[in-house]
Amino acid sequence: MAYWLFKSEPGEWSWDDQVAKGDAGEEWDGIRNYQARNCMRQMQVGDLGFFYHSQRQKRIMGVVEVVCTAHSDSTTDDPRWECVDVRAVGPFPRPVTLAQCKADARLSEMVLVRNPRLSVQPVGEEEWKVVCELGGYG
DNA sequence: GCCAACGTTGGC
DNA sequence: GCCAACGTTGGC
Repeated sequence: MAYWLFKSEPGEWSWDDQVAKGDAGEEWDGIRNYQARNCMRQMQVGDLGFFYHSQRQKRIMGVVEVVCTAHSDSTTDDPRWECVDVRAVGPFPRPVTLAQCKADARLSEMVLVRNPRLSVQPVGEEEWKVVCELGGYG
């Protein structure tokens, strides 16, 4: 199983919006970046991801699970773009801020720290554990 | 609101 | 295929 991080502008699609979709989940659509798309193509059902709020909040809100592998993005006719479906699994008791990630030496190689612009990105297993610990999750 | 970083586009 | 120009993103 692999770990990922999904970034969203809370004004467009927030953690609360994701939770409201329940176990059925929702398409992670609108991605127009090859690196991000390639990540989604690698995802398997059951993979877990962090849900990150960009812009003002800049914090990891909780955990989502991949419930459907990559398929065509319903928001475009362009066949290049694909997306997975994800459902909310649970919130972090204490959301983890970008500043916390940057301050933690164990997360210095995290993609979120090194390339915060990539909208869907891989997370290492150790990084996953560290962030869950910081968030009081699990 | 600014600016740096990055990705994409298009001319050559 | 290279590279300059441009647009977008996102942290600050």
